[in-house]
Amino acid sequence: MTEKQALARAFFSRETRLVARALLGKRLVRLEKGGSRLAGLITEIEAYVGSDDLGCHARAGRTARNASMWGPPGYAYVYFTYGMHWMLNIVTEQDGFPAAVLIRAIKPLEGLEVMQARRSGRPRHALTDGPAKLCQALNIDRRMDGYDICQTKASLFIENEPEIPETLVTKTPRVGLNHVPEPWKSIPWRYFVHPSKLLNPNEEEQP
DNA sequence: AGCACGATTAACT
DNA sequence: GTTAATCGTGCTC
Repeated sequence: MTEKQALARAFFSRETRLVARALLGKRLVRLEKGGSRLAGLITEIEAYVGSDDLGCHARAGRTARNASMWGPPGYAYVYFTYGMHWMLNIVTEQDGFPAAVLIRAIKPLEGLEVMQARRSGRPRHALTDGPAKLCQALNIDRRMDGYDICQTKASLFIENEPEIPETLVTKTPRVGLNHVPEPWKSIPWRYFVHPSKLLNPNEEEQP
């Protein structure tokens, strides 16, 4: 198997919607103590752009919670919500500008047994098909907030994969912003590709 | 110190 | 389709 290249900081320093679109199909990788490698291809992602974006946590200014989003690109912004769930974002654009992409779903390919153990034995299709689900499966919580996913020997990073053709990409309004005013509520900054459309030639669990 | 709420999920009718 | 779960966070007093 050829070694894939981890995405460098320059990838994330670009405009947030461009980064979100470009991350579709890329491989989110989690390395754990003990050597297990968990990974999947990104199938759903949203852009949150600046304090003018009233759907973005940065709308109320910089706080202890959202501080990571104001930092340099290529770092994780992980936050807690609904009293029980963690969400994984990757910070985008330049240092000082608050923006990030929320990873909402991946197609699980590596480390399925570990993910299943963390997800109460749920079937493969339900392991990582939601933003809190993938954090649970990949053991991501507040310890990963502010983590540099571009550093060498990172335990959380994103590997390059072939670009997804535009014809396979669906754009919709972002999910869960029901009390956010227009135009932010309906602006189509969610990017989605159906998992079955992603090429993965029978790739399975590590041998 | 108290309180309303949330970029969700799972279970239920 | 509806709703309970569950608590860190940010805001007000």
